[in-house]
Amino acid sequence: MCMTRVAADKDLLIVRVAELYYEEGKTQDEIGALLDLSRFKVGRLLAQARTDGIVRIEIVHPRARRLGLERELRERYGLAEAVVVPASNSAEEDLRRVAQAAADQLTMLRPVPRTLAVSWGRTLTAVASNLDDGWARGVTVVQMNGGVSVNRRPGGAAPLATAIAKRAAGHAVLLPSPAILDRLETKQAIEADRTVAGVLDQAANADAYLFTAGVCDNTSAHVENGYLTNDDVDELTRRGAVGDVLGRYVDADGNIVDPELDSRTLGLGLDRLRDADVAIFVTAGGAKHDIARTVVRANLCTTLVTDEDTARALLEEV
Amino acid sequence: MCMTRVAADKDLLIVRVAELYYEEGKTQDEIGALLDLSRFKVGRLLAQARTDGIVRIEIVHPRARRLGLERELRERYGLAEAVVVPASNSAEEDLRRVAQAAADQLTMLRPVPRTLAVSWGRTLTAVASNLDDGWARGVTVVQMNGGVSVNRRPGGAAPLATAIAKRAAGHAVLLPSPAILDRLETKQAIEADRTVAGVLDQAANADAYLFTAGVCDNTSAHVENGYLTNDDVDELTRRGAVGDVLGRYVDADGNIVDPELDSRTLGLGLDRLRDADVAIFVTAGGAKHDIARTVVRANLCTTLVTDEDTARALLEEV
DNA sequence: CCAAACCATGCTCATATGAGCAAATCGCTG
DNA sequence: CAGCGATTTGCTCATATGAGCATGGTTTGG
Repeated sequence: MCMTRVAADKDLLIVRVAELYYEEGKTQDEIGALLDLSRFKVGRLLAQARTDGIVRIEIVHPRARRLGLERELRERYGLAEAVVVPASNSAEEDLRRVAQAAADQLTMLRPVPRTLAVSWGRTLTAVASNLDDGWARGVTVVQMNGGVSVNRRPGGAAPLATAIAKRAAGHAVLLPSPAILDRLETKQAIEADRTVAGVLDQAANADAYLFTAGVCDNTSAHVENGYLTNDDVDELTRRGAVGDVLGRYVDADGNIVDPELDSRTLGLGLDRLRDADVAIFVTAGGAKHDIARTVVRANLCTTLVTDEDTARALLEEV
Repeated sequence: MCMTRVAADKDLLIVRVAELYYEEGKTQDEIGALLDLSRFKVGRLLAQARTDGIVRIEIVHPRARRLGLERELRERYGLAEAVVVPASNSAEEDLRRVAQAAADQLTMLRPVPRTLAVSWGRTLTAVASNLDDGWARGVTVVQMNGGVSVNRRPGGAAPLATAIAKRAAGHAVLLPSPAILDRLETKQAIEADRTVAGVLDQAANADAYLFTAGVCDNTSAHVENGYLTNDDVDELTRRGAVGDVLGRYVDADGNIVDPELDSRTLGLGLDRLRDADVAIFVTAGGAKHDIARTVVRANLCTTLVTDEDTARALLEEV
């Protein structure tokens, strides 16, 4: 009880000092004179106020970041760069912030890439819409895996690459192919096509890569577009798939789950990402925590752009 | 659009600078070097971050106060002292904080009063329970208006005064009388009693006064104890009563609403509060905003102890 | 097209602050 | 109650910071 009393008194003193300092703008000297303390004691109380969390300093802005989490992620996973945006109160806003941060990251990229290879998805579409006109000058944007729809319907792969290129006053190189083919022979035939081979070659030599990952469930765009059935997805899940990267379904360790399916998947392989100098992985939302963990653990990216909750999930446990 | 872009860029810069300064603990010099800005510009951006509210510094502690509101209240109403505690998420906690603050105020009071006159009520009971043992030495605590119950049931006037006195190693002087009498003659007879007259005299010469106010509605302790009927309360309300101070019902301007009723009310008059060197008024909760406004406007207190919401209500409009 | 007001920038200098260290005080234990 | 370790306190000094001012660029109004 006496302990409590003393602790409460100290707390009270800390609170008074903090108020005078932060709210009233008084100097530590003045506070010392006022409360009959030495200037040093005031300074120490203020330091304690911050370590105890009595004084909380927060930066409230949609473009704020969590530098502490970023550092931890870089160290934990050997990333060249990590960008973590603070959690907001809605999943949409989280996606928007992550997309904005990814767009910023792309804009700041030095050296400016001459060729940028991109995958597709809702997340990247959001990134594209947050890119400013003139974010770069004359960047060639190459699609690096098969698209969900060959036509240019908004939200698809082609308009995405086109939008990014247009805003950089560059041009898009599209991959005119589905993501997954029914038969291996078809896939090989398409790959053998001069245009397609050229696109893939350009993608394989890109200066930078920008990609997301998908979850392995039946809301996936692969199911929507008929490349996979619900049964396929269930089977993949049964075999340990946590999601897809460039259309390739992987387990928690980043291994291809179904080599046969994978052989019918058109686009760059995961090794290309692993070997890239700059591979920016963008992800947002709780559903993608597992696949995100796989991507960073398997070293598929050099840069991670995500939200606070995902970052914390990636830093959990051993 | 260009404006927006520029503004957004500036915001972004401010956010980055603020993060490096407040989260990373870098010096303004270092940040300048890092972002290629002069040290001065960094300083200015930091200043703007605070004025814009991008950097928010808050003191989170049950005993924190709102010094800004306190100053405004002092200036607006010519108070010697105002104490405002931050709003919490519950009315009970608000009351607890206000009571704690009032107890602190009483403990800090200099010179220490030899005689302290008190009224009664839920709020003051809370104050008493937040007073530390030994908050003062040998204070005489005098009851200054009639109590709701003559016996010593907890929550009543007598145990309240007794508790405050005991914790100050002093003694209580109780007023053995109801708050409001049925007939004027009875009231005059009681007042004429040697003991009662002595108590009132002591109260009138107290060094400090501690009181609350009540709302004029049928949940009042006066109704509960049968001094007033629901009809009496309705009639008082109809005539403009906003609440009671020391059992005396007043309108928004602090005038006695019903002189006849008032003449049957036993205890010090409001003028005694107005003339006091130290009159501490304690109030918490939205229901009491109106009567609180009346008390401060009518200069019935020198010190106000209340919650943030009440403070804001008192500072609203012209 | 020029002037004038305004704002942003960088400077000097006085002041506020934190790091590191020595002295003092406190609280144990024998 | 002496001795010792641990914590607290106050100091010096180097550094970080903010106020006030002069300068240069930019917008606005004649």
